Amino acid sequence: MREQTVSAATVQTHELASQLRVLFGALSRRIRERARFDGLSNPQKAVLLRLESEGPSTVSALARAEGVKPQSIGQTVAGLRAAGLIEAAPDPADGRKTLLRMARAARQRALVLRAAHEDWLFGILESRFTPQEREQLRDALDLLHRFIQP
Amino acid sequence: MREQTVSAATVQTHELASQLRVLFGALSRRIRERARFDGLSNPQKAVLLRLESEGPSTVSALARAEGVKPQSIGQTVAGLRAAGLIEAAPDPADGRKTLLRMARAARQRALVLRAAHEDWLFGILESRFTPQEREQLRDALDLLHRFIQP
DNA sequence: CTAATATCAGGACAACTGATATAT
DNA sequence: CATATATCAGTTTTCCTGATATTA
Repeated sequence: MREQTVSAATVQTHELASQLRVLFGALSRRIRERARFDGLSNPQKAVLLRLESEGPSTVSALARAEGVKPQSIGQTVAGLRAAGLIEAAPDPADGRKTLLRMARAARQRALVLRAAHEDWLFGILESRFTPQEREQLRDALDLLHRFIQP
Repeated sequence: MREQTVSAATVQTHELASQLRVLFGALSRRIRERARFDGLSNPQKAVLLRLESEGPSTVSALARAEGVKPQSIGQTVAGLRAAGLIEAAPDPADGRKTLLRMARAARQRALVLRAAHEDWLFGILESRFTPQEREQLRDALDLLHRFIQP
């Protein structure tokens, strides 16, 4: 009686899938647990750093950039506004939009975050990777993006 | 008045950090939204597939393998037991342990999950990657693991 | 007595859906 | 009228912490 044939390659792919499953899960949790430090949630840090590097934006634009619904960024932004880290003003050119920009206090906060390498991902990239490995990582981005493509 | 010096390499690393931030976030969400299909949550699928490939286990061992707390797997397992997909029996050799194994119904369920390529990660690995690219991905695992190391 | 295992109870985080108001 | 933007309210998912009982 013959065993059902399962190629070695298929078995290896299942193993890879399993490793990726654990890796991706661990990544989410690791990222989430970073949130407790420096008093800002991860979405808040992401928004703050994005406003710093790309300038003023809107709820909808931020949502598109982060790949989430506007309502989700809305909550994030509400927290940042309450903390006085970002300021909102109506867009003179389009009355539907509310332009969001970093407040002065936040600029310093972002500088500190970066200078002290408190930005978790940046810190790891600097401390645990050689320039060449960062290059490898950049190359792997294309592959990883296939997991989130529609 | 001189500009403050920020090397091009540092700017590139910040960009890489930002891309990774978005990628990792999108990955978590993509994985989460897969849960709605085939009636099992992701943790449930992970546990089921692990019990299938590695045989009977315990709550604590599963928690270690998945990198979460035993209480988290406990909830997952409770759901699977309620659905009749796994069975529990006291370990004769160690009274503290409860051995978990797939129920008969679940074996078929897992077979179906796999045969039909309903396992999301496996499906993507098979359909969107060449064998050579899967090899590249395996190589990148080492790099990615650095993000979750203590 | 200390360590490991399992489980109960409650809470936090970050996304979601649906509905609504306003401006283009 | 159809589309885009912002926001209110409530829900879901998945993990967490803390406490407790049992066995090694």
